[in-house]
Amino acid sequence: MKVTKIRVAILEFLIAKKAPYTAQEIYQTLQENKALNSVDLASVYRNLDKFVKSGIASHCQLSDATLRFELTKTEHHHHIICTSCQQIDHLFTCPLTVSFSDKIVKNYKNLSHKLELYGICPSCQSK
Amino acid sequence: MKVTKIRVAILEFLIAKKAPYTAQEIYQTLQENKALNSVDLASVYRNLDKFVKSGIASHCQLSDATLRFELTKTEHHHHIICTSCQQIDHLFTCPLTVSFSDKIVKNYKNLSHKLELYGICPSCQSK
DNA sequence: CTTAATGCAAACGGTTTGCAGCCCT
DNA sequence: AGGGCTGCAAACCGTTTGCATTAAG
Repeated sequence: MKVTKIRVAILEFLIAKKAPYTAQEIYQTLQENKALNSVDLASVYRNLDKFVKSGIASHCQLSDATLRFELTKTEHHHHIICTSCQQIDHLFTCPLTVSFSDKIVKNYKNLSHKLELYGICPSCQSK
Repeated sequence: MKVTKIRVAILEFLIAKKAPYTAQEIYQTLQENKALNSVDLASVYRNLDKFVKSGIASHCQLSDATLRFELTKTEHHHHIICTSCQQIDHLFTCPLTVSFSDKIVKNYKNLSHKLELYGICPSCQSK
C-alpha cells in the first residue's frame, strides 16, 4: 500500500476525530484543503475500502443508512448518538455484560436504543 | 385511506410474516400473484410510507443499509439476525433492563451484537 | 363526481466501476 | 520503468417524485 497525499489526509482525519464519519464528510473536509481540493469522492471511497480490508479501519452502519468509517478499535464498543445534534460518542460499557450505568449515558435525556444481535441460528448450525 | 388491492396484499404479507421485510422483498412477493403482477415498486414504497405515517407499520433499519418494514409492535423489542441465513427473529427480552438470558439467544452460536443508544446530549439540553 | 391511488418514467443520493493517465517506490 | 493510485465519467441500486390515468368512496 503506497503512501499518498489522500491516504495520509484521510488517516489524519480519522485519527483526529473519535466518532465514525461518512465518506462524504471526509471528502468535504479534504476539499477545504487547497492541496487536496481536486480529490475525487471515488478515491475517498476506494481508500476507505482499502483501509477496511487491511483492518486499519472498520465499517459502522448506524440507523441513518449511510456507511460510516472509523479507525479500528481494539476495545469492544458501541455508540451513543444525540437525537438532536447527531453527535456520536463512544461507549465502552457494554449493556450486554454489565448493568447499564455509564457516566456518558446518564447525561443524556430521552434515551432510547436499538440493539441487534448476530449469530448462527439453530437451523444453520445443523447444516 | 382507501382500501385497494395492493394495500390489502401488503398488509396480509406483513401480518403473515413476523420479521421486518424490505420494499423489494414485498414487491417480489406481489409479483408472484397474477392479480397483482402489474404493481409498481413505487406504489409499494408509497404504501409502506403511508402505513408508517399512520402508525400501522414501522421502519426498521438493520445493518444492511436497506430500509425494512414491519407491523408496529406494541411491545419494545429487538431483532436477532442469523449471520448465515440472514433470517430475522424477534426478541422481547431487552438486555438494557435485564441480564441477558433469552431462550432464543441461547440457541445461537458465534454471537455478536450491535447496540445504539439515542438521546439528547448534555450540550443540546442546555440550549 | 371527486379525490386519492396507481403505473410509468425520470430523477435522486450514496456507492461502485472502467478506463486512461499519473505518481509513488 | 512498472504497477498501484488517481480523476473523470458513467453505471449502479435503493428510494423518491412528477405526471397523466384509473379506480375507490
